[in-house]
Amino acid sequence: MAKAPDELYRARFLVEQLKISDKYLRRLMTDLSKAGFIRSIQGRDGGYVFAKSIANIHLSEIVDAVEGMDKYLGCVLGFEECSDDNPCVMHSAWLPMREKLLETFSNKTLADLDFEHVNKY
Amino acid sequence: MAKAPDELYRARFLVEQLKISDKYLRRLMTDLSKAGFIRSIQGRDGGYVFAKSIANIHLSEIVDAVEGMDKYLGCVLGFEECSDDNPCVMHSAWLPMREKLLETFSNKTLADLDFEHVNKY
DNA sequence: CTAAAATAATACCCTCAAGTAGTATTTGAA
DNA sequence: TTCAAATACTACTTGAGGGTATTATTTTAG
Repeated sequence: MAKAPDELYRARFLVEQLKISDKYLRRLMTDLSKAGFIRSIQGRDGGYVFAKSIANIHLSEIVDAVEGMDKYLGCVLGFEECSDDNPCVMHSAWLPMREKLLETFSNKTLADLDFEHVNKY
Repeated sequence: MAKAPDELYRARFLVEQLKISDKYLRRLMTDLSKAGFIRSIQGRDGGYVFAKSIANIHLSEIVDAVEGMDKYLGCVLGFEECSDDNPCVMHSAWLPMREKLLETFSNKTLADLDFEHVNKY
């Protein structure tokens, strides 16, 4: 969609392109529309359109909408209890990585992605 | 073990400390000894000792020995086919992250970890 | 010789996340 | 008023990773 961000896209079409199930796609799209990135138009001749400029959609927001950024920001070793107060052995060594990651996801927007050299998403 | 790296440790003891299964521990330890980080001493009064200074054991080597670094260096979007030649949309945006990650794992050694402020591993 | 240790190989189990499926409902242009 | 679209909710399947279990073998101090 980001390749031609002004078009309206039907679920039907996206399902065919992405080769995922109808229900799954709709669930994701509903998440995204609730988050305000796309607008869903119901009824006949409905579909999905971007609700804002793709240059204003940050990757971190997308991740938050569909799976949650926490997943990527948690303890490297997987300890639930790990925190600044109760660190794991890797905690301090991993800090810069976590920051870099957060920065990447927060600064990049959909418009920064490379849709030209690509056929799979 | 890295807390007192000159001792000899029996599987029995490590299993109790780490609360993981005997077999699982031994599998990991065997991996590590094959990789040359620890030496395993068989027979009665056997156990595991470090085979080299923990300052010379890089995190990347450990990961390689037990699960493979590839896991961490693969495509962010999970595409098997993703590569420099056949990039996914995130490929270029993700490059710096991958490099930072590789750098972190390659530069840090066991000795760099923070064993003092910690009780869980 | 024997007991206590590590090794080896293979099969199994458990959980969780990713994805699928079913079914009923609501929306809105023609 | 009809039809094609999106929504909502719930249940199911599936695959992989992390971990366990079994059983048999090898090693070496005492």
